[in-house]
Amino acid sequence: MPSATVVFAACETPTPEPAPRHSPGKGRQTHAVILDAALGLASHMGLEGLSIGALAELTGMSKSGVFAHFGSREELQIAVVREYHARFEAEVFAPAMTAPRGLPRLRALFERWLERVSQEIDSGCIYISGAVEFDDRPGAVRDALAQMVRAWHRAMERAIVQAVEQGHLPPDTDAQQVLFEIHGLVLALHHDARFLRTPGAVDRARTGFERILGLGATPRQGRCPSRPPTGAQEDAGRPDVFP
Amino acid sequence: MPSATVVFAACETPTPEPAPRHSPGKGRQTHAVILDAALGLASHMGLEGLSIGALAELTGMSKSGVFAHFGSREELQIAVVREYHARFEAEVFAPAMTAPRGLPRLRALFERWLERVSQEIDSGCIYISGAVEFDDRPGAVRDALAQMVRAWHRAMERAIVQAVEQGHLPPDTDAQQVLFEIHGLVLALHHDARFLRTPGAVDRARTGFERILGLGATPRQGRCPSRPPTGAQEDAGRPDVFP
DNA sequence: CTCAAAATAGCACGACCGTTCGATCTTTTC
DNA sequence: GAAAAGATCGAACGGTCGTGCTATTTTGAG
Repeated sequence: MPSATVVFAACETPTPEPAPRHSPGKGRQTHAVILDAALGLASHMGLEGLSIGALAELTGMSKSGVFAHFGSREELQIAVVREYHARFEAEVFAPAMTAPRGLPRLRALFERWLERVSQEIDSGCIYISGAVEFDDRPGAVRDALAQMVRAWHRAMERAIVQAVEQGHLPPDTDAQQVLFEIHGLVLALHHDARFLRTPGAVDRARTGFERILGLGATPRQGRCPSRPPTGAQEDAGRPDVFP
Repeated sequence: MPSATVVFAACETPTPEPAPRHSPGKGRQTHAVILDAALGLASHMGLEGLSIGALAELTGMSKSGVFAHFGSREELQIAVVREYHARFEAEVFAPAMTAPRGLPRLRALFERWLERVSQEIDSGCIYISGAVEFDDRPGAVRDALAQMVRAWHRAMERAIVQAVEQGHLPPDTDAQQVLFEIHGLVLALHHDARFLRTPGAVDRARTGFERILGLGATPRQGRCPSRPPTGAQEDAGRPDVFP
């Protein structure tokens, strides 16, 4: 049974499971438990780092018990991707859709996206880590991943177009270009916050967002106000070195 | 012997190898051969996908023969990171430094960065894939990686500051914010070009770059004055679905 | 309660992994 | 050319991996 917002998930497989026959309660239940653990594990170790053994130990089951729920490791990975997609829809897409069309909704989508990516708890966006892991590895996992990332991008682009239609953005706006740059902000945030552990990355992303929309509260303000505009001032003492 | 531009590499280890004693020619040579193969392999499979067995088969050596050149797998990974750093310096940083300070140099740095990331041949930026692989995995590899990424970011930020000093950018420019957004463009390019295989991503990055610098060839200028003009205009025909 | 069906455990297999160790070959030095 | 030092190999170990196979337990319907 699809969620209230039928919108996001269920892309190609109309009914992956052949419809709950009889009333096999227990099966689905542990299936969900395993999937939940798998999602947490994949968030930390990546989809490639997902191992059935670790999953078994984490859920207190036997390896074969876990394995039986998914025909193969690949199908487990795909199930994780789909589950992540569903949660992404429920926690990012769906709530933002309650905001009025146009800029408010676009802003809501972006803001929730930021939270999703920057939250350290249960960490790691699988869309992002998966894209890096599978950009050179063709297969079903990559296909599923790409399909859902594309779906999300389409949703964002739609919100941008609607903002143009509502007159909130200039009519000559290139929606795909805006999407590209906004996506870049999220990726940079993911990088700086998770890898470099730089503080303040979320605000950087927000600032960039406002500037992209042209509502820029002066993109770069403050900070080093009076840099001696004296053309001289050769900082010759500092060589152009890298490290 | 460091390269002509001593600038980039050799950050913490003044002399990792205890200086070439005597004249151990052969060792260094195959060491370089292995490292070269390892770099290619890591570019495709990631640093975690780097295996000594695959490396041995690729170089026609025995596993233990390969292993002997690096005390452990971790040191092999670190050596790969360092080698990538050296090449990055030689192919991105050093050539761009010949451009005059300010905007020309910043542009050269960015342009070469783009080429480095978007080239499909010998693929994959290890800085980017490594950041995702090791953002949750503390250790020496992560430290080495972070150190060199930070060095590169410092170099970029320095170029931005110089562009401000030269008067090529407004004096109130927030260099770190500009760096953040430019980095985002590169990450988005890497994502779209390598994972989604979207054409035209390089041009998107270039367009974004010009706009960030405020010299925008105006993808969308205009400034949206009118907020919600007409609340109506329900395009109800197209539902707000995700897939 | 009975009994079929579903769910799970236990075990073993083959493959690959990083690593160790001792034996061989090659290079360098004297 | 002999000897020392360095480079490479081959085989093996303990480990984890995904995946089958066969029992055994648990579940749910009648």
